[in-house]
Amino acid sequence: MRVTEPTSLGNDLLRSAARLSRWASRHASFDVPFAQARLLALLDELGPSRVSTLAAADHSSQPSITTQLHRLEAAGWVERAVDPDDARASLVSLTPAGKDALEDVRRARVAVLAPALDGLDGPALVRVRMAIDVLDELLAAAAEPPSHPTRKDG
Amino acid sequence: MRVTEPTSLGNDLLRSAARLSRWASRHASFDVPFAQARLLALLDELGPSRVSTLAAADHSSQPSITTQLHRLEAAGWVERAVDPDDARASLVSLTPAGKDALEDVRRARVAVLAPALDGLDGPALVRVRMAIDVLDELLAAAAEPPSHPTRKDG
DNA sequence: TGGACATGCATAGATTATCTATGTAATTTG
DNA sequence: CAAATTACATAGATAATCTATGCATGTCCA
Repeated sequence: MRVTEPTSLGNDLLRSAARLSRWASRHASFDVPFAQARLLALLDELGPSRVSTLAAADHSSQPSITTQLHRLEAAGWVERAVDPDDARASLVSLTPAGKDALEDVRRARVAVLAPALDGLDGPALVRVRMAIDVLDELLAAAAEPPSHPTRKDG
Repeated sequence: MRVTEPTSLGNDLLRSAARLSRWASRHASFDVPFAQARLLALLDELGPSRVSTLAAADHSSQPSITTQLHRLEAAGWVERAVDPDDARASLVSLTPAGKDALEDVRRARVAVLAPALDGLDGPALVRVRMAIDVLDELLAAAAEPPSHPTRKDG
């Protein structure tokens, strides 16, 4: 039994993660578009941040963040302040309305998975938590600049 | 310790799955656009299928599938045959070129996670496989019409 | 057997999400 | 201080998706 054969493993993991994400984004009902919700969550995690910091944390381009921020700003969900240390940069932070919007999104996302999670017993919930940890660890490992590179290219 | 508290669990799971997916789609280098790759994989799994079957399996709308199929067809990766049982319907299937393209995508996706997976030992790989199973089970449970409803609304 | 309704797919039109390339203003450096 | 760098914005393109709707084929029944 080579169920853990690395070759299929990466493929299977990405496929399953993508499917779950796709299903949730289709069935969770909240008004906030997906990318904006993602950015709200990121801002909540990081606190007031620069545009470029958000882009790096989101693994997206700086112009993508700029565009989304304009929408969030128009909705009154974020506000900008000039970075006191650098007049080129701005510090973006959530407004109270932004936090409310984020809470709405979270409730909707919890609700969409609740039917599946509610039937689970303790051990099953532990398995879910472990799965989350695996995803996070893999992403951290993958996104991290390789610490002990094989230097197959200089 | 309520690390398995269901409320945060759904949220955390969706967030982690979405982040991993996003990261992979940004870093995996293959020419095939994401949605087309997804459809190729689905066709490979299901074999010759109707448009509406693909839409249901992909949890997407029928017009979305139609659009993607047009592109796949233009690329020579799928072909259509009229369903002998129903002249309205078509049966879509992968061409050999389509299977080749799918293999390329798979290789690229494996490669993007390989640096993170290669460093893992046996038990860690088992954990990854378990995480995949959790994702699949949750999606199946969530997408399934509830089999034993609590009938809190009638 | 023929009309009414249902079904399978295509098209139209709009929105969101994203990228690369480039421009502008502020900062740092030699 | 001029040149290079950095932080962000803008331009322009493409992909992915949805809802609404149109057209052809199938089914059902009086």
